[in-house]
Amino acid sequence: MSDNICEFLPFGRSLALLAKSYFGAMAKRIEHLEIERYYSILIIIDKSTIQCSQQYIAEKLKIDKVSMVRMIDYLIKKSFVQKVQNPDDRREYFVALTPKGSGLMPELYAAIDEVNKSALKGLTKEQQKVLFKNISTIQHNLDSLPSEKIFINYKKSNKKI
Amino acid sequence: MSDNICEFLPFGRSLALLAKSYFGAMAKRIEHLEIERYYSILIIIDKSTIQCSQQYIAEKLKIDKVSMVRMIDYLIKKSFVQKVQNPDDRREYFVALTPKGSGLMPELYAAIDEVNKSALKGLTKEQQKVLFKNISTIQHNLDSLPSEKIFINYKKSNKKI
DNA sequence: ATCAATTAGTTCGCAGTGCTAACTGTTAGG
DNA sequence: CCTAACAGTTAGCACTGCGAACTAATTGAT
Repeated sequence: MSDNICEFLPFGRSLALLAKSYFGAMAKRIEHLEIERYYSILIIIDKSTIQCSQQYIAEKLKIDKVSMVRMIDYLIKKSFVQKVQNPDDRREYFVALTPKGSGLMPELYAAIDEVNKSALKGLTKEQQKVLFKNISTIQHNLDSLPSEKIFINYKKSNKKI
Repeated sequence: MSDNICEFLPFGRSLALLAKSYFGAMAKRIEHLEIERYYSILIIIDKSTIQCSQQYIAEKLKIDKVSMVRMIDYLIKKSFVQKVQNPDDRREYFVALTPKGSGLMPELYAAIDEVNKSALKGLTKEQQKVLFKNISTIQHNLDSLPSEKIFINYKKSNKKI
């Protein structure tokens, strides 16, 4: 109010705060579901037309393979996914939704739709399209720059397993 | 290429990836400087017209006060800032730039400008203005939603202190 | 004026993620 | 056949978020 210091902050900071708020809203929206994290992994698997190895998922979400192991372990422990060794290349394990995982998806998509709608309220469909295009452009710009590796975390403050 | 799975992901995921890439680029851009983290704190202090308590900075950056202590400790250890007790309320400590900290600012702003320019390449000034306005709208939308607390981290993989 | 409640900041400890490095088992290539 | 590369795993460190308990200082109500 008194001073708009934040305009001077690096652009990435605004995006980070936005992402943080988004995931906070999502966490609230799905708190009645049994999953609280890593639902993007389920979406990757659900929407993919091919079998998903851990490597493949990690690339799509830009998560390192070590963390991916831990996340998959969590999802397996919760019985949302299972691992199946690829018979054609026994180094690989395909991660597949269990019936329980599949059953979760409609509610998950509904939650995402709802939070997206809330987040994008006040923007016309056309404006949203432009926004997505610009985000894609910026991502492409940044991907072509030299960079250091960075990590990013999202976690509910909820401690119970 | 083969399949655009990512379109189905929660909107926040795109933003998170963008922020991650941005900070990666920033880290690379300022690797010749002595600071590698927490430079947003320096900017808050530098641009503020009032004295900045730790509480104030934490609110601006939406960082919890415990983490703020650690970050300020880091900046003090590096001699970029110093703490001065507020004589009018001796619970408070104002965080102020040292000469060394002030000396860093021009290069920091130059780095941010450069990364911003690279990131926003291909967007006209007008498009950028619209983008910023939309981001602000979305932030406002999300702030008005119920949410769980979430944390978000950015760190260089560099281990040396 | 006194004492409880609040506030700014600190410390401790746990949970979660990124990363490096070292490891297993498997496959591909020379 | 044998080395190199690859998918995945494990161990361990660094860092952040957060709850909780704490100190010192201030505020507020009686």
